[in-house]
Amino acid sequence: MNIGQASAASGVSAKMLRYYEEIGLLPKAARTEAGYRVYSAKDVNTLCFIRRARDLGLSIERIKLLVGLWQDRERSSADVKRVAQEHVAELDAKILELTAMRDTLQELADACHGDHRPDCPILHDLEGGRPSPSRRSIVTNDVGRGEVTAAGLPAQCHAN
Amino acid sequence: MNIGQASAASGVSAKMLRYYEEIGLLPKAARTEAGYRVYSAKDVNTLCFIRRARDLGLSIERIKLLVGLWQDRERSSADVKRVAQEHVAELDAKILELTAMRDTLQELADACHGDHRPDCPILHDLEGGRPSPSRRSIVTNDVGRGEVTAAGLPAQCHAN
DNA sequence: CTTGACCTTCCCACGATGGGAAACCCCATC
DNA sequence: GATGGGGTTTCCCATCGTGGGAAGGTCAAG
Repeated sequence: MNIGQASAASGVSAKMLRYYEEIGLLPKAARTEAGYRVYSAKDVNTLCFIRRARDLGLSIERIKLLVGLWQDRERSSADVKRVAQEHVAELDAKILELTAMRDTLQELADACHGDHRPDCPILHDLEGGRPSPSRRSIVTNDVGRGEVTAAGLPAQCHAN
Repeated sequence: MNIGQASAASGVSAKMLRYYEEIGLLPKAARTEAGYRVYSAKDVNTLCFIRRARDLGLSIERIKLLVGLWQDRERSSADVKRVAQEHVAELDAKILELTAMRDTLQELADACHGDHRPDCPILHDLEGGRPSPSRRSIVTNDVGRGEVTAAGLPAQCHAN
């Protein structure tokens, strides 16, 4: 089985196969005399494992851990669960972040009449206009808020 | 006002200031005789606009559009709104994707007893184990599902 | 033997950001 | 006037995971 077939069978691109090998996620593949990489059904199995893990958004680093645990008969499921839960926590954080952005932006878009006139609450907000009710502090990190940086400068622009 | 002060006043790192100039998001800054970049209060204003847009997750490309509209008195708010809504749509898609991952992984983690024993539904699933109820098709793209790629190969591994 | 499909390695690109080196500039203090 | 510390300049490299493409070798079918 050469790289193209392994790729087709696993759903991982040949490019990624070489990359995974390079970074040590996969062991160095055997080679034919001509230098072609050769894969076994077991290799394809591992590749499928990796692909599914990537589908779940796991980083290469964590996948390395999981593959290690997977191949370790002495593993404790607690270790696996911990890795999974760390990733869930990261996903949760990201989802929260994106949702805050989405909500803010949607709110602004809703307030925009969206016609030929130039007035626009979206631009007004980005410009640093007064936090229209509820905005500010949803998305921005609330550090150092309160004092103005330099005299004469646009007051809404404070270092954060 | 040199780059450090503009950076502090706007909350955009000096590194990013140079980068934004390089890629054309900002006009080339004026220079002192010694070659130091010089920024005006108006420049800082633009920088704040950009920073807030970045806080909302907008791409540089879209921020370019928005800055252009912002500075165009003839703009129509519809154009601004469209840009915002495109971004909301992208955020929604990303949130959906991450949420699907999160839910799947959380489900698997919940099913894992997480003790010293090696048995683990997480690994079992990644291994390509039967789609435990409801899994599969939440996260993976459902293309080409149905037929097995090659004879003798791990059946759960089909090219997608 | 030719042709086309495959494989190899190597380099570059993305997007947005940070790190760091080498060189230069500015200002204050001695 | 010299020295030192902190700012600035440009340039290169790294991230993370992926794709694109070039230049060259290989393999199998016609």
